[in-house]
Amino acid sequence: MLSKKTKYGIKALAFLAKQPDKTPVQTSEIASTENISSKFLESILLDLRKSGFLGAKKGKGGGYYLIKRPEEILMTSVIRVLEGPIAMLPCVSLNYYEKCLDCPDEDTCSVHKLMIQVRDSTLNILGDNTLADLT
Amino acid sequence: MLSKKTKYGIKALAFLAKQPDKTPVQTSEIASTENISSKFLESILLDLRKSGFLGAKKGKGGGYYLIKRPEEILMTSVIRVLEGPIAMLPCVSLNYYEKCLDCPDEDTCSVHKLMIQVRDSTLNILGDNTLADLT
DNA sequence: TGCATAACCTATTAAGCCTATAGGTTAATA
DNA sequence: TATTAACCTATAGGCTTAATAGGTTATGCA
Repeated sequence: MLSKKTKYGIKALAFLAKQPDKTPVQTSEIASTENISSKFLESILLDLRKSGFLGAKKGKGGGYYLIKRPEEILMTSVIRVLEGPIAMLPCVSLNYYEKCLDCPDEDTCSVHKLMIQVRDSTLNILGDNTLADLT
Repeated sequence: MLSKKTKYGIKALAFLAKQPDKTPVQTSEIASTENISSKFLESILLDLRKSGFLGAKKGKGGGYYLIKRPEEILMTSVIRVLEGPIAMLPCVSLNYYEKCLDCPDEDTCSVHKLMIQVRDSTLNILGDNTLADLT
């Protein structure tokens, strides 16, 4: 299950993608329209800015804005930044790989192959969708 | 990410599926071969017995055994019992549905449709695999 | 009958994470 | 210079996970 952080983050990005122009939108505006705790969203948007998804402008008329075009932002990269691994097990994660302590050999592990299949099918979908596809 | 409980549970079921006959296998034997804490596994196997996957026999020569044939046990049902929802969000879960508090309307939610796609592709894979496929 | 065995059951723990809040600092605008 | 809104740090409460402890019940066997 995705954390609320991830869900909120995606919704905020989708909100920004829907904006007609690139003028900054304030945290509070996104928070109120999307029913998210303003302070919580603040930390999420900060994360997204540090990860290179968003730009920010301080002071009056400030806020956050998308740096790239929505069609260029893959959902895989969004989720990886907000949530972490997409795979169901660390031992099949491409970006957050970790060896299983209980598994002497991954090739003979009964769960391994199945989880690779699940990972790949999920990756196919998330890699085919961008922010522009979230209408 | 799947919990260790789920992972251990699957490995234990796969272990039992590999047994040539239906004679009971003790918790301790599964635990040591699969490198799982014996006590922890005990509670997992108890769960699986109560869910109807396993039968148990007490006393000497006792242990757990599969009730159904491995080919009859879908991975979807295993994961739903051990982990809970398969979907990435409660609002797209078939078996553990929950309405999102922040969403006034699911049809207009930006994340909803994407997560349904992910759910369905995952379900396709897990529904096509049974315990017998975990070699 | 009595002992050994292994499942069964309840409770509890320690650690870690998630969600959210509080309060102050910095930079930009008017 | 005042206002605004992002930026930063810390922290708290609640929940979940993973695991442990210790005792109870039922079964097989001598």
